[in-house]
Amino acid sequence: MYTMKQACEATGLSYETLKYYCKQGLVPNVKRDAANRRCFDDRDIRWIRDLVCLRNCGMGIDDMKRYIALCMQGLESIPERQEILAGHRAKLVERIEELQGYVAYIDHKDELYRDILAGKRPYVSNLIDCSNQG
Amino acid sequence: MYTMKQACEATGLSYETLKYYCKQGLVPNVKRDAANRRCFDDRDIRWIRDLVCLRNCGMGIDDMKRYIALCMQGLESIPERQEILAGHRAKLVERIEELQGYVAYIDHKDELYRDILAGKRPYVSNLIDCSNQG
DNA sequence: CGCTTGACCGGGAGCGGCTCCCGGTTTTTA
DNA sequence: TAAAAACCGGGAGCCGCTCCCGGTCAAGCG
Repeated sequence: MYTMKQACEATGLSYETLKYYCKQGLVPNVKRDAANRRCFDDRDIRWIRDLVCLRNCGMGIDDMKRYIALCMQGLESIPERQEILAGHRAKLVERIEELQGYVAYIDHKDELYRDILAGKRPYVSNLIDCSNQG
Repeated sequence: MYTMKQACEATGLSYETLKYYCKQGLVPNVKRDAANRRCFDDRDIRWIRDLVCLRNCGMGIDDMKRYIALCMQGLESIPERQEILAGHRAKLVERIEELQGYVAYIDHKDELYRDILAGKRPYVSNLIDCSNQG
């Protein structure tokens, strides 16, 4: 049995976040002790760790609820689950490419700044001196 | 001269977002016509495009304000600007790596599901059947 | 035995960066 | 000339937390 604190340590969630997930009904049937404090068992901990995986995949709370419902239907819902995950995968890949573009932008900007400091380029005051906005 | 709508088209921002940036004081000294509607000139458009670059680099509104202030100080603030951008670059790279990990996780999960459907693995009901949870 | 400390409770407010909605004004179009 | 579109300022709502509140209970200490 785990207290809130132990469950946080075991799952990597903050106290507030775990409480929030409980409030949202993402962790069903949590037992309580005589003092109304939550008692998590190993199954709950595994469940919460799964929630963290879903969140990491980019799922929002409502999507997580839907996914959980699918999982509880059993094996037949696997294809649908695969579809959902594939959708999130695509979004992740898209986002990665976007971020890589921004890294490239910063690198370009840094080069520009270096050239200006080295006197190889005139300094044109224009906020961040974007010459590659296009 | 650009109306709000034209400025949105020219910068890729939504009407609401551009209005929000104006409200936040990120677009200084915007002119108004007789009917109190904003009139953007080319310089404003370039400025707004710069704001979009900063946002894409991962900056929050307050950081953008600070960065803008630095830019207005002129050439001498370039090293400080480079530092700030380097910090955001590092964050971007970190985030990219994180997201790549989640993609790998989904791929692993998909393989698991495929094995289950192919009968190569037993189906163990455990939310998303994580067997790779650290 | 009391007392402090600390974990915990439910409920609610705050956050950032938008996004949506409101009622009202002006401008453009048919 | 009337309807549609763009715009205005101000304010509420969104999401996924995070922080704060006043109160309860339990363990550890002297």
